[in-house]
Amino acid sequence: MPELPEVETVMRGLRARLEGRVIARARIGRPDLRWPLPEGLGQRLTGARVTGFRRRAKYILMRLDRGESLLIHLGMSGRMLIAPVSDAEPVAHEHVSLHTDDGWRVGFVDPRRFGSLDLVASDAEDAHRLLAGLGPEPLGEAFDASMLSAVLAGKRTPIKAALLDQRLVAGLGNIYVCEALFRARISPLRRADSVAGARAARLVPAIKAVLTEAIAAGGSSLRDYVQPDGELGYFQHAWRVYGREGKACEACPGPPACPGIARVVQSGRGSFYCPRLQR
DNA sequence: CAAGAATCCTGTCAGC
DNA sequence: TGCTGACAGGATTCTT
Repeated sequence: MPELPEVETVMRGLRARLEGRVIARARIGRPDLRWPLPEGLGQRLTGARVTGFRRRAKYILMRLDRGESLLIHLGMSGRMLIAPVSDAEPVAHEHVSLHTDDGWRVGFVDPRRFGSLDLVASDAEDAHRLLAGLGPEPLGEAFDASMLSAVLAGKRTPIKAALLDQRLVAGLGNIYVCEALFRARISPLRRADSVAGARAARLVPAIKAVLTEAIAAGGSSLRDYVQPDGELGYFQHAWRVYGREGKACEACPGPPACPGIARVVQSGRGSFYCPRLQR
């Protein structure tokens, strides 16, 4: 599922294909995804020129020349499909399709329909209800050890749950939290407010590194992930802990010193970690 | 208020 | 091969 790096990659792909283009036609396949689609979505998109893109956490904002921006969230199973208009037969679960004035079709495909689309005034994007409560961007300059310590202060919940809380840090999902905690040698079970000082100083660069590397790899994860250019993506990406329950920890000497990667369930999600290295 | 559980929906995969 | 059940990257809403 798309986390921040995948969303960043999709946004870049959309920008390459759509920026400067006019939406010649919009097909709306169903009236709702996670929430009802905005009133008159098709009409409000048709004829508009795409002027720019930006990402906020796991959201994509596509700015139009009419003062509105299309807010895109891919949810768990969402992807963007790009194909020539000439093979315009919608694929399964392609709920919204845009045709550009230069002959391309951009489809929003989302089997589970946890994704969402909305329109928001371009001069007040961050006031949208889905964006208003988001925490800092983990790749932003302002996100450093002191900021992290500050948002974790007083949090008795496990650090794993805290990092998944979009109000504290915006854009991390299950995979990258697991990977970042491994790099920082911090147990996902550790109380959030005990991650301060040297631990916070390790965790911040670990978070930035896993995200930056994944973006550099062109997005990753997700078996059925499809890049905006239509190509299948990086499902072969080598996670160090995620999905590796029972396998050897790459940084340990092996048994009996290290039993290998463990899995526990926290807040209903799997946490993968090395019990020897992560404390 | 904080924390955890339930929830939306479909596809995939492991196991029998 | 075919069926069944568990599980999946998110984020809101409901309970405790």
